[in-house]
Amino acid sequence: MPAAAGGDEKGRRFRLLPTDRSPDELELEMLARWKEENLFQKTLAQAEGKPEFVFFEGPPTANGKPGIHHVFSRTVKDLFCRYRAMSGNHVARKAGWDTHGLPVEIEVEKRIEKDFGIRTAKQQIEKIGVERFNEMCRESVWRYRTDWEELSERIAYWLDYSDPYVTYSNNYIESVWWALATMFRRGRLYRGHKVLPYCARCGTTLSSHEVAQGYKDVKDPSAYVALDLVEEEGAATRRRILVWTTTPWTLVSNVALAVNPGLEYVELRKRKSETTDETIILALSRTPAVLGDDFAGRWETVSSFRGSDLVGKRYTRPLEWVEYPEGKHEIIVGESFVSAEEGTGVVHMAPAFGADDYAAGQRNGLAFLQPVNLRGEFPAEMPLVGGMFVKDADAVILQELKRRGLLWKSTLHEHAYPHCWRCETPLLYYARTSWFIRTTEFKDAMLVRNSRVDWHPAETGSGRFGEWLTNNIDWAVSRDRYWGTPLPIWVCDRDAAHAEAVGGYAELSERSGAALPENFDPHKPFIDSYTWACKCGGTMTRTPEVIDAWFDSGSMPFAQWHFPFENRDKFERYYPADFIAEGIDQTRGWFYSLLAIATGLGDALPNNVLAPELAIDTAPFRAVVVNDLVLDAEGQKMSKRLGNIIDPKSVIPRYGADAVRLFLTTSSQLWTPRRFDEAGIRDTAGRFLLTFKNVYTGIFAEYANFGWAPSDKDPAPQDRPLLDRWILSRLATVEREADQQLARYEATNSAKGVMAFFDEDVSKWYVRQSRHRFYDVDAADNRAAFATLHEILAVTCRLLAPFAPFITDWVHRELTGGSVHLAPFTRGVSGAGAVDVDLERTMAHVRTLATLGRAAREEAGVKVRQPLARLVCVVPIHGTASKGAQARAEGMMEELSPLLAAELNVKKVEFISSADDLVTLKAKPNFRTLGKKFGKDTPLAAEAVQALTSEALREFEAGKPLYVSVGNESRELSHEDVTVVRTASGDLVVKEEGGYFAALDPAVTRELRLEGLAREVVSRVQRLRKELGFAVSDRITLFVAGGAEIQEAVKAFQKWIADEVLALTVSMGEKIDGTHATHTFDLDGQSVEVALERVG
RNA sequence: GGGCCUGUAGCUCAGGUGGUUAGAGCGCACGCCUGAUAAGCGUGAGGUCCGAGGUUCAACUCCUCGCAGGCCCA
Repeated sequence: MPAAAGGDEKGRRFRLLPTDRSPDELELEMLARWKEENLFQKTLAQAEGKPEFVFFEGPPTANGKPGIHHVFSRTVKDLFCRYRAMSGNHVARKAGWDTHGLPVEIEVEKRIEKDFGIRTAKQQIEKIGVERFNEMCRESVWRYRTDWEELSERIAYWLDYSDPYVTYSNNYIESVWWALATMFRRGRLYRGHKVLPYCARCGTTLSSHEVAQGYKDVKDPSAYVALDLVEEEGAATRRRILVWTTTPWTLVSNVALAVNPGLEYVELRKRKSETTDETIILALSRTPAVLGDDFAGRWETVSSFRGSDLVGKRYTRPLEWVEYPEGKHEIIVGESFVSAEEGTGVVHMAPAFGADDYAAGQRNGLAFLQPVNLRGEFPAEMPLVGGMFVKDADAVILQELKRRGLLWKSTLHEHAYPHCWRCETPLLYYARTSWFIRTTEFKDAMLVRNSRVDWHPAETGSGRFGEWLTNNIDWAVSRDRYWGTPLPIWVCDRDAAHAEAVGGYAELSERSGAALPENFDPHKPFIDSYTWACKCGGTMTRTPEVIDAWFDSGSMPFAQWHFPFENRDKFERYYPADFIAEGIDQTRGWFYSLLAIATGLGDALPNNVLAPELAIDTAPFRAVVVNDLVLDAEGQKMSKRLGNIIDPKSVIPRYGADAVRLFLTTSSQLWTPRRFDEAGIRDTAGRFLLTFKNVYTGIFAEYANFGWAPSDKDPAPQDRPLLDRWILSRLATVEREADQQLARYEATNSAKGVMAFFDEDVSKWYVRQSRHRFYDVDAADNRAAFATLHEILAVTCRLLAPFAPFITDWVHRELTGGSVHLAPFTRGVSGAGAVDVDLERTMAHVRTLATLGRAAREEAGVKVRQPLARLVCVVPIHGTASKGAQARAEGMMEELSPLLAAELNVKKVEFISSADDLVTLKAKPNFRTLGKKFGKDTPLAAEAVQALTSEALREFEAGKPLYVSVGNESRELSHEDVTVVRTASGDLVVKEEGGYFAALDPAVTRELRLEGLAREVVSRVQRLRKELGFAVSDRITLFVAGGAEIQEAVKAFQKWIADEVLALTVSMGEKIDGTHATHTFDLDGQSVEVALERVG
């Protein structure tokens, strides 16, 4: 036993990591150290000149607080970047901030509402002015910046915050302008209309999530209108088509009717028709609902036909109060969105007042009528309804239709209709002038580029994202808002066809004819003061809109570098990205805007030519990892309303960022929703980290500090015991797998594999079998154990560093003196020990046998401390193994059998072969191979195999051919068709599983009994030593008193006992004199007394 | 209404190419260890693999149709 490590021991000391040390404290210590060392910068400097691994940071908005789901996505980003950095790449990580857009404005609006009591946006702006409003936005954007930066640092998300890109900065905006101008000049940015939910009272359009807040159940008219078809000259029949609407006011703007071309329609005539010869037309399936279930008694069918037969026919509109501009009108069109679920199967089209209507208008070249002003009123000069709010005009219009004989029937209909969340006014679907990117023109190119992207999971790329691309519609990029990148298009006030784009500040200065001021701000309202003369004599004024903030973030590949105005080299170096990662909600957000902008710009960007024939990467990102949501412990989405939002600031100090990161990345695959359950953190990540610390501190450091440090005196790996060679082989295997999995972006399986290895193989087997080897430091066997465990710990640190960057760095520094984050992820071909597949497989056999052996002991009711004579084992070896391999496997089993003997405390482990008499052979069919041979008869063949006799199988093993007959056909079996299973007979306790079996001889002889008693005594003494607070190295004198059997046992094993308990002397007798502290206990009904005393 | 994902033990999750004893951890029961000790280990009991059809000698696995939950979009 070595002397206890004193104050000035030789060799290094490994600091201990007590289990009660809080993870928070340890992590803060590491953070301080990283900062002091500039470790992140160091990792970058170390990799300078190495291959670039390009990562794009999707910019968050600091307008809201970071939540636990941000911890998740940032962990994902960080771990792959760390992995690549450790794998020898240069991984620059430029931070960015998304600073424009509606969420910012809404925050400010709320503040204004609170301060001024003004609710509507329009009035707010009027009151305080655009300049002040935008100033407030500019400040609000940074509201939670500190929270974001602190959280990112705390969870070890390494990102370079020294020079972030900021979407509202002048440089950034200029790059975005360049992109917009480039698209405009290429005809890919145009002005059109878009139908949006619009609040006429607030004078503003609403975003979808605002609309979602305002649905209310209301009663609206449900009107059926019968319109005349225009017939050829001289037709005798009046044919009318039935149309259904819930918004009669839009009939004023009717330009077409839509039918579903695939639907069946019928033309009906009233049976008792006296006066006119008149028919009506509607969808067949709607007839009972519209005309009544008994309609057949009152109506006869004149003809039936497909909707496509109606397409192209003309009709007369119900109200002719507005002149048609150019374009088709009063025509029937075919549209697949027309449903047979409601109405008449005929839908009235008013392109200015419905999204479907508008799209149909575009497809069919229909006229565009919009006789409603921005206040939602008809023009004053319109008959009957002039100046009325459209919703209030419904009744008047129905009245007029009735007067004209066009109203078939009218009722009230209750449905959910969106209202303004601010003022509760019913919203109108209303076409506004909008600017669009003509994405449909390059949709195919986007699909090709997308097909090159390595999506994780793959389904998101082909499914969710691919489907969305396939159904692409032009991207409406303009917003009628204030805080955003101004659209750099100037339009002539005389002729709107005269429009030009400004692609940079120099151009602006040139056009406007004046230098830009020092403090030039491209935002509203300043930018709107720049005007100039058009060549036609009119004035060029900027179109008032700003752009969608998604266009900002999608421009980051070039705008972050202020490309093309500078940094062309940087852009080329950092485009495209090798890797990005965001939440699934970005599918139609950032993932799309990156792809759409890159595709739209095409060869205007370097490294961006689409060349399908070259099969080169042309998407802005080569690989993308999509993570799903973080739910609460009950599987509910976190929301303010439910109050189940988890604040990372409170959770992380409790468990540590390592545990939280590990939990988030290993609890399930990244792309499935995960429940965030604090108990789950403790049970999984927390438990693993505890084991890791225990092995490091409790096994390694504690004992290594008695004087071991890595040195030349350690035996070379090939000279270490088989157990060491086994665990080193496992280590090399796990290292390779972890590396391959991370390279494929399989984070979950990578970390789980390493953790399972450490828990199962290292802690529960290697350390368990090697414990005694750590109790001394000098012998070769001790040195081998320390060197092996040292290697295991160091490599495990590296493999887990991307996931748990704190504790791994702490331990790695103790072990090697260097930071894990500067270490290579794997040891490389030369560094890693040899993988010995046979050894790994054999050890797996041993471990299976150990499990069976324990079960057998349990069944026999003999505790492990009681030695037993022998264990008889069988390992299933498929007949396919060659003789040589089989011999090697058997040799290895022999070599490993002492482990098994020690584990199960038996004197002898025997492996039996078929030659033995106590073995019965049985055959187990291999369905996979039999299926190929016997097909339909497989079950019968399997039955025949199971019925094979022991004798036949012995001969088969000896090399004789084996036949099985099914029906009247006989076939020869190969060795792979059957697995031969041996079972034991006799007085043994047998446990069998999957062809393995372990048979224990439960007989306790007198000798075994004495040895068992000696072990009991040792066990009690050790417990007593502990209770008395002796150090593990304290020497003692021992006195044992008890009956004859006890005395005999102690005598027989005196030396062994003395060694085990560090006793200088072991005395015994029938009683103990009163001078010592004694302890009495019961051993199988016999009373035993022991006394011990510390020596020296 | 459309698209995608998920559904396996009480709970959280694994389960290439279809192959006959469906696994793990937690929890639970019983036990062990006491030189990792406010730790560690073992053994065991738990399953109509969401449901219904289909393909196949054989389906947790493939196909179809449902049901339930989630996300996104209309």
